[in-house]
Amino acid sequence: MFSIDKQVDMIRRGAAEIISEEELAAKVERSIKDHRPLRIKLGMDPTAPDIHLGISVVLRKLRQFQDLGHEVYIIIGDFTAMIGDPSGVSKTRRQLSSEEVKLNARTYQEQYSKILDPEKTHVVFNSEWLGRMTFEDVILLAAKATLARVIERDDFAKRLSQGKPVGVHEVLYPLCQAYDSVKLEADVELGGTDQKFNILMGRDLQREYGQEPQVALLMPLLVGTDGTEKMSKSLGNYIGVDEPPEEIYGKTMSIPDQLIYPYFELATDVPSSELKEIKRMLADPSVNPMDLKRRLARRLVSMYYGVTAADTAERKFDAVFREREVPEDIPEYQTDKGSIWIVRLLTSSGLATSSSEARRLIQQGGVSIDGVRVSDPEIHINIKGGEVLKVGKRRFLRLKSSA
RNA sequence: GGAGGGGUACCCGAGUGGACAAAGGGGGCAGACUGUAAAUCUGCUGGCGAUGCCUUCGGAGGUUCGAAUCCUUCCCCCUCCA
Repeated sequence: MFSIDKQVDMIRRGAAEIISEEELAAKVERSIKDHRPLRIKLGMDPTAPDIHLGISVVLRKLRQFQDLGHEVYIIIGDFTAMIGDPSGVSKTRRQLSSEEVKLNARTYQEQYSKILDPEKTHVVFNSEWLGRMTFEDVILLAAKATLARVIERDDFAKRLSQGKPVGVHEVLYPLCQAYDSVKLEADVELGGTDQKFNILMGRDLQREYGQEPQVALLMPLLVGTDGTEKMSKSLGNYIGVDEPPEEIYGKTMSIPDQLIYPYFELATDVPSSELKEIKRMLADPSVNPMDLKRRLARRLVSMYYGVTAADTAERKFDAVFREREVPEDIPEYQTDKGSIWIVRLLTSSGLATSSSEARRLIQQGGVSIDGVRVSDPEIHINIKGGEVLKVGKRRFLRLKSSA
């Protein structure tokens, strides 16, 4: 068992806010004394099963709790998904079928185990209790909170003042999530900073039900690869932990420089001494940020695929983007025609989605064959076999002819 | 119950009879540059064997030489007052 201070220290790392540290210390202390692990709660959305670096921030924090001997409860919000968390970009969603939910849950579990210890992870669905509530139960639950309290929530307040709609069911969302905490008797609830209100509501509701309120542990939101929005699947600015090593490496190399530090801090396990060094190097104009980015990319790939995969990914990246070489394994395109119109070739091979796009690419100088730029959208290519067609910087195709 | 606002391209959003394949921004793509797929700058961003043609501004009709724009009707969304 780790000491109280040690535990609180570890938990604090990278956290944006803890409400409150005193309560956390007290809970840790009691858990040590009574030899009872704390119950750590994290709510997850059932609709997007792909785990990316953004979600990994909280998952990795959960892992720390596990390493400290505590128990982790992941709540799949299959019921609350009907509402859709009013914070962020999500909107009301259609209800998933139970098959879909099960399938997603399995995907989750597979991906979780890359970060979490499956032995110490409990996965539960909130439809288990929320779905069984009668309307009377719902009214009684709703009576535990006031409207004034609920519309304090940033998002609601803003929308109301802008004359934008706020659904009654949305107002129920924080209550549902809070009720999950009551059901679970959670000691700590983890979430991004955007979850602050919901998690605090959990504290209120637990008090109402005579429970000791949970500690709110808020982690910063990881910014996506676009450098502005929070990382999310629906915005397409994510790096998935399940993606191939080359993808993870490449996507990491494409993040804006100012994200290097936050990614190190939130998405990797580098020790704080190394973090300090990284910060110093980033401030040093003689250090090329690219080198740190490479280090970050290596680190991330290593975390999920091991060092060997990281080496390979780096080598491939260097070959293509530093040496401008053609990558080793590129898709092939087979045709039985000896001669083919360039536009047709681009569309039928999938390198362009329409002939308009194909023409555009050619006119912009983005198409080349064996390194020679194609400038005329009307030309026909005589395929001997083995030519390399390149579109943009990173899309390649090897031509084969069976004519 | 009453009054009103609105539905435009991947997204946000301007446009209220012709110059509109539709401003602007975001995103995306391409090029230049480079230190990387960073930053910056420039261009492109409905489709079509293509200096032209076809389809698009919630749906369906209509007026007009001509409609995103006007009229009718239907569907959907929202706000305010009570």
